Amino acid sequence: MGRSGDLPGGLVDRFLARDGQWPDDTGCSVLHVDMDAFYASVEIRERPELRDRPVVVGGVGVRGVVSSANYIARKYGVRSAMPTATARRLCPDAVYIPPTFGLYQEVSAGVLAIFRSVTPLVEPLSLDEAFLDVAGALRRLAQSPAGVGRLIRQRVEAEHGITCSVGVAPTKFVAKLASGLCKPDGMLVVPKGQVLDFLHPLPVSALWGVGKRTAERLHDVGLEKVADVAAAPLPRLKRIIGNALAEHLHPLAHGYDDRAVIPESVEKSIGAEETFEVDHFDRAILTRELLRLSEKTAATLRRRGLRGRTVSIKVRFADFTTITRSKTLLVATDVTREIYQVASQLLAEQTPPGAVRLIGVRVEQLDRDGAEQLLLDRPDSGWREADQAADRARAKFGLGAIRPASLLAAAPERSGETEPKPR
DNA sequence: TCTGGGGTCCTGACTCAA
DNA sequence: TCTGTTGAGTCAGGACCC
Repeated sequence: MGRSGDLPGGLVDRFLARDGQWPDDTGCSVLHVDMDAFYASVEIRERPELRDRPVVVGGVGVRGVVSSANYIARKYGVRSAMPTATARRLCPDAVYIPPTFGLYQEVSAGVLAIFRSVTPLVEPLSLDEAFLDVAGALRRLAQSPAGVGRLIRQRVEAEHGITCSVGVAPTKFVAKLASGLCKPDGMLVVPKGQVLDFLHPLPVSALWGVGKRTAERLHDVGLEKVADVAAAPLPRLKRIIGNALAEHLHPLAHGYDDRAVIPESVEKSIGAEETFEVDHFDRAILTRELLRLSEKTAATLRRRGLRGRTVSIKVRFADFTTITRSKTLLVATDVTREIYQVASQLLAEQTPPGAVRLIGVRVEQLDRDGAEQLLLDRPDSGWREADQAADRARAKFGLGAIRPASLLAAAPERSGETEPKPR
């Protein structure tokens, strides 16, 4: 949550929960719970001797970036998404740890179980944060919303040894902002009648969907605060930032956000990508990498019972220009060979030569596995069964048990193996 | 700073069919 | 038969989020 840095002073104090006291939380049924420096906190929990040291979790290769830094490291200016090389310059004494996603997934599952013991209406956003709608749980727990928030914070710390911050508000957007502003280890309650007092002094970058570019565009026309966006006529806003974004931001700036907490989410695409340690011109190396990424993507699809119709590749060149090329198939697939064939064809026929630093494969237009289309000449016959057999072997004997022969050659140097982040 | 990886959503250009 | 319109689908790129 990098948005709390540009806060007007005093705003947080007014809404902060302290010593079991908090502002009026009537009607504030949405909680946003966000783990504090999640990956770093989990690593410190495993190695308590690091508790008083700066700890940075992230890619440790030459092109790695910071995924998470504890608050001691942040005092030196280390931030997530910063190149690890920069972090090392700012804080050479920190302990640098490559991420262990399996461990974070385990802790995340435990924390989600706590949330679900409170309410079934839990919407995870990532491994380390979730929305909860607690309206239906208040009577059973004999608590107000902020009381539920306090309960959750106590249980997460007692059962998992890490802290979290909680935003309590009438809407998702305000709850999310609130949790970001009381970090670390805090709780902030925005009363129903004071949402605009809370929102309007904030910078436009606080609005969900306003990143660097959009903030620049708004600043260019003199819109600095959320209050300025609220006061701007919608047609003017549309001219500045486009229809969809204006229609999204204008209500938010007025404190309106009627999105419900939705427990289940439907995935729209699955993919994998890899940044090389050194740039590669050699098409043979790039093609071999596409096979590895196709295999990884297809395995994820099969594991989640999904198939996709559109295969796309992403190529980032040495100068950071990035192109994507895609092709839509007649029939959805989760077969490694089919995905690889399309991906390698897109690379060979539609990608200009040059030094490549990143390559990726993605499958879109996903369907549930059961929605099988009846095509007599379904092209994957045989290969799908082979993939499934390989999946079973990998599950039993490990990831390296079965590999396409062309992957047995030396792999190019990559900036560090990472697992996809489950959502 | 010199820029990872897994995603979502939007926009505009283009094609094709009715 | 030709032309213009419209809407759906595809494709590519960009911005944003965690």
